[in-house]
Amino acid sequence: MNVADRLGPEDWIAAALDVLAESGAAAVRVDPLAKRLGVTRGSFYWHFKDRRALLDALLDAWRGRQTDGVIAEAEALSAPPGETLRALLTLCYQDDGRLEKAFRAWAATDPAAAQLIAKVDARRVGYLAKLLRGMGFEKTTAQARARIAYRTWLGGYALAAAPAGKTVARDVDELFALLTA
Amino acid sequence: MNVADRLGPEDWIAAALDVLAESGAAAVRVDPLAKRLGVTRGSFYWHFKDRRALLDALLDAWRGRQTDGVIAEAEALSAPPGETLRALLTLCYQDDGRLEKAFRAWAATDPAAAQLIAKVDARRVGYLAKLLRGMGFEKTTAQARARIAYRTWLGGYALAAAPAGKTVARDVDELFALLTA
DNA sequence: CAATCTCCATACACTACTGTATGGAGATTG
DNA sequence: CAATCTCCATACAGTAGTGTATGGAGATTG
Repeated sequence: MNVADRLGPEDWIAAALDVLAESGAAAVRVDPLAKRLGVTRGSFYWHFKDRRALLDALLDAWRGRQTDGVIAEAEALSAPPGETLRALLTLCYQDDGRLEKAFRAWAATDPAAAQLIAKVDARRVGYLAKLLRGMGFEKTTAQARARIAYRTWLGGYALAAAPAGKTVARDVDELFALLTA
Repeated sequence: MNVADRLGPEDWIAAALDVLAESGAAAVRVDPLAKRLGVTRGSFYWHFKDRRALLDALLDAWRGRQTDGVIAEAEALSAPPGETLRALLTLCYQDDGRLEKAFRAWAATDPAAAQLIAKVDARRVGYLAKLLRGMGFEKTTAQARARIAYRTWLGGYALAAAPAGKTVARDVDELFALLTA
């Protein structure tokens, strides 16, 4: 076997993230992944201690993406809070959220996933509240509206049937109007 | 064995719903359920064709609860739309939503569950929109706000860390104010 | 009280994984 | 070019479940 064809942990993680998005965390199994990658489990247990180590690596990978993710992108605009919020909303509602959805479904039964997601939630709600405060809202009002905005976004992923593009645009407008009223 | 100790399908469904709420659909397995109920799998395969039949029965049970559920309770008030909406919100946010959460996590990977939940969603959003229209909002506005309200509620269950009671009350107030503005 | 019916236990065959132990091919280094 | 190191294959043992086939105990009915 050519050395270029050899696998690293990243390859396993990438494949596992695909499976996670498609079929959920329960489907992230060593044997099927090995077949998918065209190798045997011998490879896997060289790179990872066990299946749980892979799952933890998935959480870590997601944590990384969240750290330099949408918030950084919005901050890079260095626009006034109102515009930043508007841009942030449209950005967020563009993502198909398959991974986000899969991670949250996973967190419903996995404590480690739940713990990570709780941190991510707090960080994102905090940023929303900061924006709203920058727009002149009182602290408690800003926080309440930030939670509402965040939950509205999340709720979209909880829906079984993903809304169509036009409906989404309509709702983003309405939501922005309500939040900044 | 006394005949009173014998099990019916309902007993299996009830136990399965417990497990579903606690540990997710993946944990709803025949063998562990049998041990939990103090019988063997022989009992299960008498009442159900296979595991999938039990899962479908769970969906049906949930459909039943949703049909004569919160909406009926709110309608029984026969109050003006505004009051009904207010009561409906506080009612909904009281439920701990463990089952709701479990079903949605399940729907992320199970098409049958997703299909059922999509119907339930449509029905509930429709009722919200009806209330808002009764309050004098235009059709499109009412629908957009209904979707926002519903998604906000759902988003709460997507959160890994369930919010505390006081925060919830604060958010319900704020949400109601925003929706009826 | 015999026949039947309901419900469950037992035993079996099977599937789909997890994790370990070992050896070996191919690249890399001294 | 020998020694070593990386990565993977193979083989094995074990676990946790699914579904089936069969028989039997207890209640129910005629």
